[in-house]
Amino acid sequence: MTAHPDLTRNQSLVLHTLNAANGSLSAYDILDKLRAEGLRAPLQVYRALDKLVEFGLIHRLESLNAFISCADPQDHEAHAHGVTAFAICDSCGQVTEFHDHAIEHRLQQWQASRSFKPEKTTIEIRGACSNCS
Amino acid sequence: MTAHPDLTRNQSLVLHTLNAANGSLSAYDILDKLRAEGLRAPLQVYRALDKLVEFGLIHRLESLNAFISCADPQDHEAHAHGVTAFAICDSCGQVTEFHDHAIEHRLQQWQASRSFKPEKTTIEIRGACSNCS
DNA sequence: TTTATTGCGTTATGCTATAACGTATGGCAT
DNA sequence: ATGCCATACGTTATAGCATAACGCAATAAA
Repeated sequence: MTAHPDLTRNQSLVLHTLNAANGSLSAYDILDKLRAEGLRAPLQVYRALDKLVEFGLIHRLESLNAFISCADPQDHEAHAHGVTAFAICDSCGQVTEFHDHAIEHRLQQWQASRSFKPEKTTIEIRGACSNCS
Repeated sequence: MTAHPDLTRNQSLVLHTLNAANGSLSAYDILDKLRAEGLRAPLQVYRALDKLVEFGLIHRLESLNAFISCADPQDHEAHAHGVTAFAICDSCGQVTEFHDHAIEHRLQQWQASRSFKPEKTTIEIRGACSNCS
């Protein structure tokens, strides 16, 4: 919630739009919401999104081609190099972010056994949340 | 779970193209390779891909928007409801499919604790394989 | 002052995926 | 056989996601 001191105007607009959203938003969803603020082109949004992902303030959901604000950006340092998992309800759109050290450890074991150097790990569960089943 | 029916011509063409490929292919990659066989439209490929995924003969890689043939389609029954994980080398494109029961169990625990009903789980590690690092 | 970096805005383009229409075929109950 | 249904097919058009390439502006560093 505390504004990142280094954010540009476009980055702030995009971050606040994602913070205000209930679930995830596509880049074009964001663009549509920000036309009133003067944004006109997809690149203005994509460039901001790239930076916000880099800062650890938002996540990209690969299976949705969409973006969501980080559940706990203050904790960024703590799990900056950790694995973030998501449970995504296909009915209501609710996205729950979680971290599981056991899973992370198991993945590290596999990577070590294959000398695979991980850059980014995606874990996404699509399904129905408790409210929707 | 019953055995999948015989493949149609389009389905066979798409499956054989993926089997012959070294790594993953996008739908449009496949279309380009099959123009010589008479395929002309994306939908012809996408419809075949949908069925092949349904039959468990291929996988969709969410972080690449691409498809790859299943490493062990004979084993379909054994892990039809299991979780498949992928390690994807961003340098050479090699994709390694693996299964880890401990990770699967841990995800099941999380899902049970939240009453979340999973439909499809994506685990993809992007990085550099041993040959490329 | 000069140079390098970063962000911005714009136009154009490319890649990924599906909607909607009509046609054809094969199974099967009547 | 007739009618019905389910599935696959081919085509055109469109929707949705993402980046290339250009030039300009502001700022920081040498």
